[in-house]
Amino acid sequence: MRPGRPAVTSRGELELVALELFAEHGFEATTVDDVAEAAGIGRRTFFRYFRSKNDVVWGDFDAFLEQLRAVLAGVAQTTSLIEGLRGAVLAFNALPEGAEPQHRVRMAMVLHTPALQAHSTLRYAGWRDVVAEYVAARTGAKAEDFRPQLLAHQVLASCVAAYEEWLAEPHSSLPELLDAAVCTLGGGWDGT
Amino acid sequence: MRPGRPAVTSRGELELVALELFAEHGFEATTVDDVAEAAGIGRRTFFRYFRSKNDVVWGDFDAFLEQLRAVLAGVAQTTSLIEGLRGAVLAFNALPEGAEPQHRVRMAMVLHTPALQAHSTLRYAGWRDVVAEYVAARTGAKAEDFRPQLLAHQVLASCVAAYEEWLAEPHSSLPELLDAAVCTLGGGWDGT
DNA sequence: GAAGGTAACGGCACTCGATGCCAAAAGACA
DNA sequence: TGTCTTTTGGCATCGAGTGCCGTTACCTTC
Repeated sequence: MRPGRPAVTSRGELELVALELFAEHGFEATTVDDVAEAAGIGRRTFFRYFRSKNDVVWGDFDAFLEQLRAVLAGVAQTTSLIEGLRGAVLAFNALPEGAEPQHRVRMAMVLHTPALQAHSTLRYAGWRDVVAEYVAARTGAKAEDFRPQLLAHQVLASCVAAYEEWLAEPHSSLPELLDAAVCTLGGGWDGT
Repeated sequence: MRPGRPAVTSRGELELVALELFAEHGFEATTVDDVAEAAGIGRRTFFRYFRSKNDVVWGDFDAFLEQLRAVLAGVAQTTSLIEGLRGAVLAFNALPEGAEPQHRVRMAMVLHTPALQAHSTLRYAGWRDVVAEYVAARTGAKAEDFRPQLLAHQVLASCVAAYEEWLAEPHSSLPELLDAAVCTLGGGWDGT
């Protein structure tokens, strides 16, 4: 086994404890001390598991990005640029059976809490880069070039708008909204 | 004259002092105490002029939004939906002669400083609402509806992408980039 | 089973942004 | 001169985030 003192908890476990508190008392009303105490760890230790309090709600986002990158890399060349994006977006927002209520709570928190709304912007940059990379590969450009970055921004914006509509309408369908949102981009990008 | 103790400075003056310090030492390395001291006011007073340190870089954004709203409200019915947006975006990002260097510095700070990047998201919401209001009025929907919000998100995303490209390319033209960016949205929204 | 290595833990002190409270300052007006 | 009004700014406090460092706990090696 690995030497050294064993970790007293895990990122996932800590995340569970934190999200529970956030859901119960609200994100802003919950302090890091509250979370640490509830998890039975020191406040200082919390910051070894998460870089910030904001980071908790995004879970293991990097792993998610890796998956997204892999799926986009595997899109058939016969599929159109936008169609590939649409497929990837839908695939990655398809929820396991029964997971919808929790996902609603989490995303409502992310999109309706100012601190998280602001912080998410930083995460979105990573997401956009993955998309831009795909667009670049498909169009023979570099990921930092204008067109890939532009389309990445637009696709992300469409997804966020879809999520907000989904949250605002209790009986709406997330896949349908995402689909509709991304499809509006088709026109200007069909040639590419 | 108005009764009461006269204000010792003004929002605009304070903004100038702060931006100078930010430009010189960087946004993050400059503390609110630094700004207050340089402006000759108490730290507590700073927070009466600006809700947060982040707020300084956006100046009087609300006034800007009011202007944008007015311009969009005056767009001729014969102009297409997207065309109206394009015109408004270009009009409001047209810089007075010689103002480009400063604008570059300010926007680079906004878009490349994580704290400001995140904070800007909160300001963008107001901007999007103005656009959504216009789209709603033109299409007979409500501003909170899906389509107006979606288009608002997409237009904003396009503008941000254009700004980023502008900052990355020292000799690029902001109007041209904004124009190109917004135009890519035309396709999917031509019918509306 | 004692010694040493190693990695996580967590307390402490500190910085910085942000806010509430309140007394002092400073000008207007009667 | 006294009162009213408004800004000011010091003080205390909170909460997020970080550096430092001794402690804890488990491993391996002798």
